[in-house]
Amino acid sequence: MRLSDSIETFIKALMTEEETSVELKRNELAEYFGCAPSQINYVLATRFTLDDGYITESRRGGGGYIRIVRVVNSASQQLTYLINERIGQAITEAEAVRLIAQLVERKMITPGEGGIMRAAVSAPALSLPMTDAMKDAQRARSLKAMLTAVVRQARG
Amino acid sequence: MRLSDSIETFIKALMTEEETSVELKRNELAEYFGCAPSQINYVLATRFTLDDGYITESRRGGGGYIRIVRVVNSASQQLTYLINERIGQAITEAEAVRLIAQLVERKMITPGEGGIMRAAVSAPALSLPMTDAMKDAQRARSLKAMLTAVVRQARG
DNA sequence: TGAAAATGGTCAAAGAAAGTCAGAATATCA
DNA sequence: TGATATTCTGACTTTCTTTGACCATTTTCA
Repeated sequence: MRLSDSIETFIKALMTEEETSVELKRNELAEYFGCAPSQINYVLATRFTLDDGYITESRRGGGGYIRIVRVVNSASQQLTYLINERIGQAITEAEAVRLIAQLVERKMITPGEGGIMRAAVSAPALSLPMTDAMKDAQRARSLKAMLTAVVRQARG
Repeated sequence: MRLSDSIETFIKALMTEEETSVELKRNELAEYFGCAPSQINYVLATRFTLDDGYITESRRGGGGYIRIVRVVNSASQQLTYLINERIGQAITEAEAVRLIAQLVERKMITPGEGGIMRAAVSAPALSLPMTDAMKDAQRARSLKAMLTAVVRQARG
């Protein structure tokens, strides 16, 4: 069995029905498996992505850590679809506004959250000297980042 | 838990609803936590800044002290200050995160809204090929637009 | 009044994690 | 078997924390 698979299994074993998140020390885990610390990052990057239903957070420095949170529910799966398929590399303001309105209507986000998201992708928020294409690209990144935050909230 | 976090928690525990300020002796506190006195300054500098909603004053010499005062502004005053004065033309991610955290703490926005705002000013949301200065400028516009939305919602 | 004592402040350097990325090693597959 | 994809490693980077030596200010008291 591959090292990566062992590490993946090990981490998943730490998460039960109840326990939807684990916190670990990168160096300790690497030590335990006798591998390079960066191997842990590889495992996270290939097996604990949002697509896989996980979100990771971390902190450097003294007392640093890596936290892995499992997020599996229908709402987060729909959002993951939007993030990966629907939005793509660029999106116009009109499209974004429509998408946000739908999310509010389906109660996946509150009206307040919708208002903030609309503001973030609005023209005033993107008034730097950029081409329209760049603005659409920036809007897509912003929107995807915000939706990821919603997934995080949905069970974080 | 990190020493800095313990000290932060300790100080915050001394401030209640009505008690908006604490006065302490740097050396005593350092003694209590068994650390270097300058560690206290580090905690103040990283967790009790104006962006965090605190003002600190101190005096040296015999009978010296450090006083930490929690700033109390009305919600609308705070938002106006942030939009018109604090944020300006550019802001770093770390600074933005603090301002947002404070809004959540003061219940001016929900944790969900805070998470979305944080995402909108985060590095992944601004990963287009821009210089750091441009990112800080973009972040400022985005944040101000979102805060303006919050102001609008408070009224409407 | 002026030196000593009592505080707090600053800053640079060391320490403690985690992140990145290119390239080597290994596995898979046509 | 050779090409391609995946896995692993190590050197280097970035971020956050902690300490200690030296500095500045205020009070005390001979």
